[in-house]
Amino acid sequence: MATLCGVDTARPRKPTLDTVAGVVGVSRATVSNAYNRPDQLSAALRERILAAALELGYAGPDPVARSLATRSSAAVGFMLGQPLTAAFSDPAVSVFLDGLASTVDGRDHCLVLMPGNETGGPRPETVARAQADVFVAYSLPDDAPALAAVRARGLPMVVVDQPVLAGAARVEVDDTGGARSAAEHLLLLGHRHFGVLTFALRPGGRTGPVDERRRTEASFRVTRDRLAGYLDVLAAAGITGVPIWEASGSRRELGRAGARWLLEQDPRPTALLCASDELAFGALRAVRDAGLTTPDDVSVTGFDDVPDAKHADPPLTTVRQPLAEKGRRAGELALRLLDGESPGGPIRVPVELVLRASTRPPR
Amino acid sequence: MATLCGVDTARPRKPTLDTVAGVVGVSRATVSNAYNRPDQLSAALRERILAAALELGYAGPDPVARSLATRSSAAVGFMLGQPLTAAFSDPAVSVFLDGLASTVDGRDHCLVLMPGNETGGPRPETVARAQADVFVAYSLPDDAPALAAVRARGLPMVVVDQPVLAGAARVEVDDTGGARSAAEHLLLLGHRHFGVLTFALRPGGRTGPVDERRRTEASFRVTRDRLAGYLDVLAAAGITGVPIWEASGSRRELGRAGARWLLEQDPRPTALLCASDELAFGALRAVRDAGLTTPDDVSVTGFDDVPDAKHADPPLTTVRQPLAEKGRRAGELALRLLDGESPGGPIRVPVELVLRASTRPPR
DNA sequence: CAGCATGACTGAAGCGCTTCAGATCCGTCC
DNA sequence: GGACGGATCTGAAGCGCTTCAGTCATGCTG
Repeated sequence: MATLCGVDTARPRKPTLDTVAGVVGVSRATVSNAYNRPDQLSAALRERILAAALELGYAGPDPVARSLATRSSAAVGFMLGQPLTAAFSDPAVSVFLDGLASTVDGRDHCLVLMPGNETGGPRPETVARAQADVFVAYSLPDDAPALAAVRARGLPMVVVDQPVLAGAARVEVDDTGGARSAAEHLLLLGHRHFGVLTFALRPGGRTGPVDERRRTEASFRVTRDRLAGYLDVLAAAGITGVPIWEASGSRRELGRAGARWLLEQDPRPTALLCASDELAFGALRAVRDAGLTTPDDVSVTGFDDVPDAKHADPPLTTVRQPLAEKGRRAGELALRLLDGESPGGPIRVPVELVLRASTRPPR
Repeated sequence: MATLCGVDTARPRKPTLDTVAGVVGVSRATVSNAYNRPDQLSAALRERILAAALELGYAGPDPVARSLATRSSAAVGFMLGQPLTAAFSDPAVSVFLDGLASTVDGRDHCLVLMPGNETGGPRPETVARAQADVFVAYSLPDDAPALAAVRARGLPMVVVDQPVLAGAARVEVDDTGGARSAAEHLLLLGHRHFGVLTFALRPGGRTGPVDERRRTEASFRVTRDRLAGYLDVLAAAGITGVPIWEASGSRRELGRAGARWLLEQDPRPTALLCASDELAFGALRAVRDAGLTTPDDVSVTGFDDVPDAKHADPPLTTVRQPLAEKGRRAGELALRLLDGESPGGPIRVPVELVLRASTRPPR
């Protein structure tokens, strides 16, 4: 705001707590208290200190030094099993992240994003150097090196959409159950010919049909569980050999391409079970591309119930999971862990089949 | 990996550099060198040190202490003028962010996300406490408090899609020019009746028609410029009184609602100029909702050329800006600033009108 | 008026690491 | 054989802040 003395050129270096203390003529501890514990000094003195700070261009205690002294960096690290683009363009992730970020921001904490790579997750070195005091892992592959890196640092962690990990807090959704309910719904409607459209089973960006082995050895728990949910129910009804297409990510375009392949199978499926709404949107499109209609010719179900699902054409039957709440829960859990509280048992958010217009009995 | 002595219960506290130094019998400086300057000690000794560290469960130098000593936190802060959800679900932002994040990660830096709020941008206190040594501001309102907060800390900054800010590096795109080219294209096609669909002019989430005053006083530079580009060209052709609808964000659903209103105007527009592709997607949908077709009844243009644009139905005529490149450039600039290099002049990435099937002469 | 609680402020010990000017040792070179 | 140089390793001075046990008045109680 104000310049100290007109000449600004040779300001020797950034002012510190000591600078301010020196100018005001108080101890460093007092200046610190002016910022962190206003009740520890008289209001008048505090005013003087703050005024001097402004005059000197002191922007408040240095966050890094503060972190070192308090042993807390007021940040939560976020690790994702996919490249960031995917993260951002996938509503399931972005809505989650928003819930997480706002929870965390309410406590004046920042979110530190660590880009994932091909191995699915941030590099261990990145994790080792990240300034955060708790980590949230979102859908990393089961064997992600980043997980070990967090453990090595001895920092608390909450895992989301991932297998149980000793010592980590956890928020989870019943992916298997949700998937089962979608498959059961379709079965009840009378469908006998299915196609399954899924996103990545492992890091690496493969696209194509999925065989039994790849399916059961998938390293993304979510994918594995949703697929299992679909297929188990179908198998129980005597339906096997269901064609499965793996898209490398949860994106409309990839879903469209996958659904195209599924619709070319013989017999042509009358119902498409998709592992996410985004994929389902692509499937809807592919059905139209093929000159067919949903739900008359082909029923389609999604998973997530992202905001667009109810506005799709036709509105999508899908399995709802409360994404924002999931983010908030994860954030709260992270904050509790920070306070040294025990995380308690895993938090389970509910899933629910939402019936809309994209499904109906086969012709 | 290994436990020190079977009994793990009473490990007094986390090991530090000193712990390792003590065990190996070398000085602290040497252990530090083992991690940061392998050439400063013999390979054999380094091995011994690393082995001991592993044995002790030492995960490497503490990032915070390291930052304090080196006066660098190896992180770049990212500030956004909207709530995070918007950020994540808007491909224009997410693709940018991906470019930014990967650049930054290449240098072992993290990305610190600072959620924006209603005032458009992170709270100043959040900025004051964020551990980053350079900030990237993306489309904040011109008067965002966060900008002043960065300045107060004396940290370098790169601004994107924002007005010139003394001392800040800058990457920009010619929003006005891009918008002009879209309007000119439509004019050339013979259109005379237009509607304009825009995202927020100011923070706060308003939705509705826009009058002249609100338009010219917009605090988001991007919005202001794109609108100005559209309207100036039209005005020069003698077309005034063009209806404008402001959506609170750049989302399909909001675009759909806005376009509905625009299509109800009299005379009904034969062309819709949208400030983003996402809004344009919504407009495409609204045209269909109204029982009309694009481009036969109504032409639609977007802005950005996000990946979905070419797959839209019909493929969208739009103004392309290289989003990922923008992110990368911003990242490189930030990194240069970190190295103390001068940022050089503003980086300007090109825009280009991409003609596709959503525009044609009016009937 | 002694005794004591209270409020306001200070001193100094860290927090865990980096870095740079040496100290040491040893093989070389002339 | 003594000076020199390179390779290794060490000591100690910070980096900027928090915090806790005090110190010192001051006002209040009985």
